[in-house]
Amino acid sequence: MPLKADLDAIDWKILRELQNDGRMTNVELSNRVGISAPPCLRRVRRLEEAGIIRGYRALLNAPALGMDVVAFCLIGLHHQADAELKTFAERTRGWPIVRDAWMVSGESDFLLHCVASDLGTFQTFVIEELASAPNVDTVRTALTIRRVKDEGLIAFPG
Amino acid sequence: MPLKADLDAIDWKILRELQNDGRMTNVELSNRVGISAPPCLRRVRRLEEAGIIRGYRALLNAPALGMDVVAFCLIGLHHQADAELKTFAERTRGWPIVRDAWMVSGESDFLLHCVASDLGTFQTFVIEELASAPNVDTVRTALTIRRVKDEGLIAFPG
DNA sequence: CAAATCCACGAAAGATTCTTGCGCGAAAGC
DNA sequence: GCTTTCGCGCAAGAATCTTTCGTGGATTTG
Repeated sequence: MPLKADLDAIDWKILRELQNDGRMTNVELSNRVGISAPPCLRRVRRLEEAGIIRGYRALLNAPALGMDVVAFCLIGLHHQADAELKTFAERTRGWPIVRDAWMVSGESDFLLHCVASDLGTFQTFVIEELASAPNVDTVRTALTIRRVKDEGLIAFPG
Repeated sequence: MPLKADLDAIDWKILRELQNDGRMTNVELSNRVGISAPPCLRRVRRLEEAGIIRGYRALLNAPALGMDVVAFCLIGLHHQADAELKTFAERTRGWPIVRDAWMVSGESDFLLHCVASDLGTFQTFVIEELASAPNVDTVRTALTIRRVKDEGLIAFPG
């Protein structure tokens, strides 16, 4: 897999453009990065196959789709042995309300990004599923009021 | 702007498919949702113009790009009046390390999703920028160990 | 130092896809 | 029961994708 050192300035431009608009046509992309379409497409394919581009995603408007509650949950477990961490990680994958999840170090063991249609649904999930799951010690929740910044994962200079 | 009620089963299928692969061609999408290409494209355009599809994004592999540190920061402010919340929100937009940010209710006032090339860079940011910013009271950080789940924002049945 | 090799670019062409215009049929309203 | 409205799907032209191939420059090799 190519590492950072294998990417030149054009590759970085491609990544920046596709992070801003993942559905841009290859012709438009090639114009923006300053090369013609065929080599541009080859570079994109290479970035995809190398796993540097993990995929493409439409960003959806949760409130407009009836998902009014977005929250983060910080989870502390009783026991943090490898097997128990994996067990809880697997459990998060079975909860549709949990959209993405991270194993973290610090005061908590997991951070869950949750989306639900309403507060009642979310609270029921926290009480009946999350807090009562095996090995769960503490659950701290932070309900989001609004999104303040929303860039891609990687920052690009310029 | 169309609300949830204006979407039929085909629209939901479109949203699910594009959330999983935002770069799918329109003909492939139309095959998957069971209609022909022209009406499928019209539906996608309508969803985009209605703001239900907020955009498209390539998902990048942070470690492969030399970004080895992903962390979340929970920020508590001294004063939570509207003007102070807006001031801090604006400040987060100027920090490239902060990739996305939420205003939250609970024990903290903001949650920041941060990405940095190495631990030193991140720690310098936390100490010299974040913790020393005006009105910042508490900073709790959670370094991520690994991503455990990574779906889109919205869960779809089936 | 010269020659060979290796990449990657860019032009060209065929296949695929996008996009628009139009006719049709079903559902809703009068 | 008739009219209106709405969205689907066919068809065609425009744009894009994707492959093939020739060229030029950089690196490596003799």
